[in-house]
Amino acid sequence: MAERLTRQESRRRTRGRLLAAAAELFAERGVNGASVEQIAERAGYSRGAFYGNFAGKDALVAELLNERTRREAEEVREATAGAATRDEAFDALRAWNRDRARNLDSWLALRMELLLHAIRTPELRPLLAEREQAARGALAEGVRRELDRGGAAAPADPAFLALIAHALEDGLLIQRVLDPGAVGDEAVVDAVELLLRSWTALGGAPGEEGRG
Amino acid sequence: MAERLTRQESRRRTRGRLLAAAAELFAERGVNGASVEQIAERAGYSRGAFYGNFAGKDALVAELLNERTRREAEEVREATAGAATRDEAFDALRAWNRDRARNLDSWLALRMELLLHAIRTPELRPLLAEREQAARGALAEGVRRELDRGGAAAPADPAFLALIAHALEDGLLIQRVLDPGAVGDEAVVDAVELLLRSWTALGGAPGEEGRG
DNA sequence: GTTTTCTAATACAGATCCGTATCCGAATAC
DNA sequence: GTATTCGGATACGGATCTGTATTAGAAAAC
Repeated sequence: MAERLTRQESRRRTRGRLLAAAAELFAERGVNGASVEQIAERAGYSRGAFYGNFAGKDALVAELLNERTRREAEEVREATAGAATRDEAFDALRAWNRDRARNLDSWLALRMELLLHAIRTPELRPLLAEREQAARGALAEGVRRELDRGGAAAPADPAFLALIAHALEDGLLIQRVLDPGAVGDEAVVDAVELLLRSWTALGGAPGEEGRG
Repeated sequence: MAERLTRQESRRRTRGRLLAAAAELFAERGVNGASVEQIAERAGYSRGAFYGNFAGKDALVAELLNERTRREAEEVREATAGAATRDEAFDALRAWNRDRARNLDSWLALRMELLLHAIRTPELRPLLAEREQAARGALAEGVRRELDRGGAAAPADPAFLALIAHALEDGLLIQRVLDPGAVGDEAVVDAVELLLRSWTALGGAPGEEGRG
């Protein structure tokens, strides 16, 4: 052991550890509730190391936000890339969600913390907004494709349908953490699947409903 | 002016002002980011007054959580109580949402703050869980009734459909704050209305969709 | 009008946190 | 090998927060 590390590697590792420790502590006590000292200590370093690697807590939060959103987008892309059929894609998403459900509390807490931080930090908002927009865009395309495949007209602007599906992700996560018994592991995927089916029905079966 | 206040009234008023000031500050800087001193100062009192009225910040948060959830439930009940038809009910909800949209950022920030606090404070969780459960229950009944009226079978457990509608509330709120341009004022009500229509279609028009 | 009770202000001690400035040791350059 | 550079630890001043203990002034009791 005691492998020799080049300076770059060492610095990289330190930054990574600080980021990971910060993520944990943010989930546990919130961004404001976690001090620089606690972060450094959990990562196994001193406050000096922290300030050597980040301009301050805000800078670290920004980088964490970047890293997480990027990674999440990648994971979803990878998960669905290999799927040939719609069912396969859903299965892949299901698996991904099940995986994430393992430590859901901290996941949600961290996401909400970063979100709140972004809401309050104007210069961070575009970053999040952009990522959310991209997610909605991808979803919209998927919805459009699925409706097409079912031979149904879109019952509303696909962008709006995608927004609904996307919003469900956060909303169901929240409900699940508040009341784990009422929301199953796969609620998100199940819900989106149901929505797709019902939109297909609505778009493909005009005249059945009075339409009010 | 300078109306004479009885002691009870005075104390009541003080508590109310402290609660209101705390709500504002929590939305702005988070529960952890708002100090007792700041709360007292914004309310126009000193820290002594605060500790005279609350055991500490946690106690205030608990009471705020209680007050808010109770009030919100009441508002929705009142708004929909006078509605005779489904359209009227939706209109009432739309109006309520539009009203709330005026200062959406602080509303969402406060809700998320309280939510996060509840997630991290085990003794507060049942309180929130109970209220959310009640909301879902009421929604489930509404969904069931609407599907019945449309002569459609429920395409899934009404509790699950209600969960979806309920989750959308938070999820869309989040998206709206992140990207105000992409989510209209009445997105929540519009979305729920669309879902009801499509579920009715799905439940009432079997055979139209292959069901995969 | 006097006494008692209670609300809210002020004062104080302890703890924590932040950011910087300085110093040590290991990795690089020579 | 020696000199230099850089990552990280330690030390410090200043600010802020918390909770309690004490105190002034208004409402209630008599």
